[in-house]
Amino acid sequence: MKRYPDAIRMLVAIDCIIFGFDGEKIKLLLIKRNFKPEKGKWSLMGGFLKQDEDLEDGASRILYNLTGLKDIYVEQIMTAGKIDRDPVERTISVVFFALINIHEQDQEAVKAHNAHWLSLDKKPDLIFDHDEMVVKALEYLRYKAALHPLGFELLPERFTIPQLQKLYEAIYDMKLDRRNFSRKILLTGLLIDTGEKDNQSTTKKAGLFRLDKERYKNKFYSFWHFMPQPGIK
Amino acid sequence: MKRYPDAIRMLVAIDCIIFGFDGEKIKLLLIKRNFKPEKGKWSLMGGFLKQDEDLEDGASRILYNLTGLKDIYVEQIMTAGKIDRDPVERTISVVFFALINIHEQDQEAVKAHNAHWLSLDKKPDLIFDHDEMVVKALEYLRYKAALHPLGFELLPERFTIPQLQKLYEAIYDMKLDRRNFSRKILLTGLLIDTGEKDNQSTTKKAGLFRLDKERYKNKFYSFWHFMPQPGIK
DNA sequence: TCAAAAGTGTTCTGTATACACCCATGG
DNA sequence: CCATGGGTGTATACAGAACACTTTTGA
Repeated sequence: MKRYPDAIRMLVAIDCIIFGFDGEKIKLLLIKRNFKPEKGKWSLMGGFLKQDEDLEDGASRILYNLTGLKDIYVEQIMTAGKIDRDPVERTISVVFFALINIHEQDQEAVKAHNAHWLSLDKKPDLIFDHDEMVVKALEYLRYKAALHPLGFELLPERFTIPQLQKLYEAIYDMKLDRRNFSRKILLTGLLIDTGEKDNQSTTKKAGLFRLDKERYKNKFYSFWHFMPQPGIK
Repeated sequence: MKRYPDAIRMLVAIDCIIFGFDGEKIKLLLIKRNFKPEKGKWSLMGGFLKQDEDLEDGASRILYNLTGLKDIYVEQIMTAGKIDRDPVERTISVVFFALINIHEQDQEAVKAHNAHWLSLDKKPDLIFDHDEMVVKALEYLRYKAALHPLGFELLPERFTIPQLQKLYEAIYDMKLDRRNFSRKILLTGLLIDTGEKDNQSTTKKAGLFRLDKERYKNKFYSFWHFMPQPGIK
């Protein structure tokens, strides 16, 4: 193999910010490290890129090992490259953003990695520059969810409109008007009424909907103006 | 220095997509390579990340070497990591997106690198995965310019509203209504009327404006709804 | 029968769009 | 004096926001 003689080689890590939704709050899947370095502290789930794998495949591998899930919504959001970000050795980290349905995870696998779902307001300090990554990821989630219908990735296959509303309220940490939300979301044409009712609730049962996956793909890039944008002058 | 024993080290490259605007079309600054590998072919400007520099500093270094400019608008947009993307050796490439005022560049430096400004429709095929990077960068430019006022980075300090309109028309490859454009852009409050007139034009002279830099910073994230979005249902 | 949550409708207002008219300049 | 391009104004339609009333359910 020919080589570039003068250039420096370094480690390439992959770190994953994994968002979930428990019906009330946005949660992060974090690792309580029982390995070195920084044993005992909290971090994102990560690993090193292998010689024979693409970046996206590396992220999928890491997510699969942790959650037992394939076909997760994953997106690359940034690459961190500060000189001393990993004190052990110069390491570039490619950061991925994943949305998973919190109820579909493989409990065993998650437990085996000593991983825990923590809500954002209870997030402990993380190692290295992982806190910055979480901030970026949250910004990104808000930015993207306002323009594209990716919230569905966090919900079960069948869900009610009030559930969906709670999700958006959690993402943006704001209250939304029930009636306007419902009208807007139905007007997108992305929801299919299953005709069934939610039997969890103790009062009036809300209708269960599912995502129209074909339309979802086609409309993914035409979801603009979804969130209200109060106070923008 | 302690080390992670099992992980693989690899090269980290930086590639820059450099956009400019000549008053009519969006242009790309590309290199006709007079060095190996792929000598004689076209590529993006790039280089390897050094042991003692941050990613952003690396990008700035590369851009400075090529254009003689500092304080350019630069943003990291993606990281390419396909196994065989560089046939010489496994290399990760962090891609940066730069907007420069085409008239402020250091002509000498550009010439010395055998770099040329080519408009998008005349772009030759580029080496490796650089074509994909350009596609991503253009998507990103369109995405971002619709939401944030970054077009100004491509114009001289003082510019006319018709110039600015031509810029947006070039970015989105569409015609805009003169009157609505002018009203909208003035309503943002980002433009300051210098009182001067453009003396380039042969007919009625357009007023010269400059950017209100303070407001620009504050309003950077509240520029939503700027571009018309025809046909979105 | 009552409280809590879900479903539906209406009004108002602001903003985007389409379009018409007038003004300045140089050939 | 006229063609070209720049500047300003107005009517209309549509979408978002605010808000009221009715229905369903289980306790």
